[in-house]
Amino acid sequence: MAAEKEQISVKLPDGSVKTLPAGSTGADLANAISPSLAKAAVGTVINGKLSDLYAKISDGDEVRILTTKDPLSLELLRHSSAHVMAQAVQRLYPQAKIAMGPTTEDGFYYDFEIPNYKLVPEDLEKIEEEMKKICQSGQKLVRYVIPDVDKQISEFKEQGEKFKAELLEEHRNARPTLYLMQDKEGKTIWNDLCKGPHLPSTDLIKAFKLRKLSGAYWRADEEKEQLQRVYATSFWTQKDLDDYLYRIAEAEKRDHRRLSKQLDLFSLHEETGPGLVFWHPNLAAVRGVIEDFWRDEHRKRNYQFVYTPHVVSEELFAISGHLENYGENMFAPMDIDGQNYRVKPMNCPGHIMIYKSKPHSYRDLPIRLAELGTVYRYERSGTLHGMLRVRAFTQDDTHIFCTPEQLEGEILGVLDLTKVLMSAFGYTYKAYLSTRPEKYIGTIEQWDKVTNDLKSALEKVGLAYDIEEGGGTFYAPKIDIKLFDAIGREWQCPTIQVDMNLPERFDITYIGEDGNRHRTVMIHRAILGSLERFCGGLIEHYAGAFPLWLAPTQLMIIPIAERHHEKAHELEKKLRELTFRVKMDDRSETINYRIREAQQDQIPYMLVIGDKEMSSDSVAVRHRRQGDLGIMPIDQFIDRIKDEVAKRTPDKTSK
RNA sequence: GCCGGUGUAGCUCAGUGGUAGAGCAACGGUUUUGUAAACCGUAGGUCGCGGGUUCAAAUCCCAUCACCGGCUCCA
Repeated sequence: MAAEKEQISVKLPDGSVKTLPAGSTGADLANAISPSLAKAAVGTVINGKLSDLYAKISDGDEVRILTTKDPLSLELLRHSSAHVMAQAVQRLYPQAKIAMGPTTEDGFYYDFEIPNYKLVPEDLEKIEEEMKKICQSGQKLVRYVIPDVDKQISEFKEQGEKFKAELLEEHRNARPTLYLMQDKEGKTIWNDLCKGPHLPSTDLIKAFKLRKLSGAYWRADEEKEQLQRVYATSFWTQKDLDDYLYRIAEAEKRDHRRLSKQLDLFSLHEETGPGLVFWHPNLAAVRGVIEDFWRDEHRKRNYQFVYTPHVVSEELFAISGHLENYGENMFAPMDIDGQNYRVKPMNCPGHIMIYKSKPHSYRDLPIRLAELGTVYRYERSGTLHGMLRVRAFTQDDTHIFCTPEQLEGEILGVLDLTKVLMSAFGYTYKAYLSTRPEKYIGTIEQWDKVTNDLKSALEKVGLAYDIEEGGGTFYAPKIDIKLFDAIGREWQCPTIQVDMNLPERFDITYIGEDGNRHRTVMIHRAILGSLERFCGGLIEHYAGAFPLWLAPTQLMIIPIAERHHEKAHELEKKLRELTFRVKMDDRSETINYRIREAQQDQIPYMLVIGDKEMSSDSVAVRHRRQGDLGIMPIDQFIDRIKDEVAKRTPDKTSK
């Protein structure tokens, strides 16, 4: 064995090389670079791996010193915060056993089993108080490689920490580590089985908030122990935490359920059953505009519209395999003349019946069948959520039947349509390509061909995508597209799947150039997805302020006094004949009051008519965001809004 | 489905064992208004539903329904 080097050299992010004594840690490196860096350092990234500040560095490592400026450092902060929380909970509830406590996208949680006690929201404050004490006491977090795993397991078992014992058993061959939390004297007061990494000390944790309680199962398995989960988050500064909480509050203000009450958009009723949406006139108007737009864009691309029954014999879903594979998500059968019928959970089998109703030549293809088809799915009661997760919804479903040679071109067409539709609503998006999973049907060659076609189409349109290896369903590779809304939240909406299953099950074919029968290729695609979900998402995206082309009421006419009513009615009639959605507020309320109300109803334009306007055939225009735009001739205003609607102009928010 | 929380007037909420309240909305009247709330008055509730405890229940207990948060992010 070669003698240990006395000096090691490490590479820094700027490319420079630093030489240090062997056995140095990230902290030593930080010290060697500059005292201010040493002070700000909270961890390291060694060869791309997030590590402790006190992790030993080896010769040739690439090392980056992590400070609180680096977003990656939040990972350390939150992971350590989770340990502080777990310790606090065990201090307050000594019978509590700890399970897992990972970080999440914007915080962390920890799962506990607390015999004979159920945490209530008031307890969160107590736990926060206890956490403050732990943080202020400046406990050290020390990595400790377990020398004798069996001994540690029995120790966990003695302490009743059965979850930790189970986890350690599982990781026994992976150099398992504990993180010890030590007081100023170096005495260990708490430990947790954890692979780390962690902050060096708890006094770095200064701003945290316990947010909510929930239930969770050990290892997410309903058969296993029910645990109590505490969700929390932490940030380096109180300001960052406050900003985060503010953003949460802002997002809550956009909640489509809340806005629905304000703007009279939709309702759900206990009497009619959960997860079933009633569209009120306002939101129905928005949906109508979207559907018209959707139809126009599909016509341009030579799609054909169809309608299929909502209730059909169960036989159809036996052939499609839905009964077998999707049965638990379907509504129960109903007996019609001794035969089981079902409400449809999907539109595809119906579209296949149309395709199958006659033989097809390759010359007929591609055939693109489109339907705004309402489907019914049984969703577990706890998962229902406003319009976003419901039990009956209308999908903008289309099925493209084509030859293998046409596949790539069809995908290109769908991606193009996606771009047109999504950009109209001001969404940006990103694609995810899901490839063959472990359990699949068909041949590897088929999968490879189809997956390559998808890939190639994505590349041709220049759409950035991530690959989700093995993420496809058993019958199809797919492209999923995630939208980013106005406040940066992600929404899964468009999806394109190339089905290897149904064409076989229904034995759909076409006659090729060679006179032989060939298997038809079938693409499922939804762009808006569920209209319920899409419209729910739009409400939040626009915070209830739909742009002019979508707004339920586009124009509100406000006559100043009774002598202006007649003129106002004339204008209302004129605008309505031009198919604008217009209302008039001729109540005997003050102008201020009526403006305020129209403004709160998010009506894009308010048209005030008084003496000045009467005499000049003009209107005083107020925009809900830009305020008073002054008086303009009526015809000029009409041109303006016609143009805005035609271009689907997003709302200017310059005020 | 499971865990925790919530359910009072159309909406937002107060009321925690002793005669159901407020603001806004609605309705009636006065006011005829120039760019985000005029004034006065009236009406509106089996306190989610069902059972129980009690002299007495919105309030305590049980059951049930609906809604809200969560149940994927791996020692």
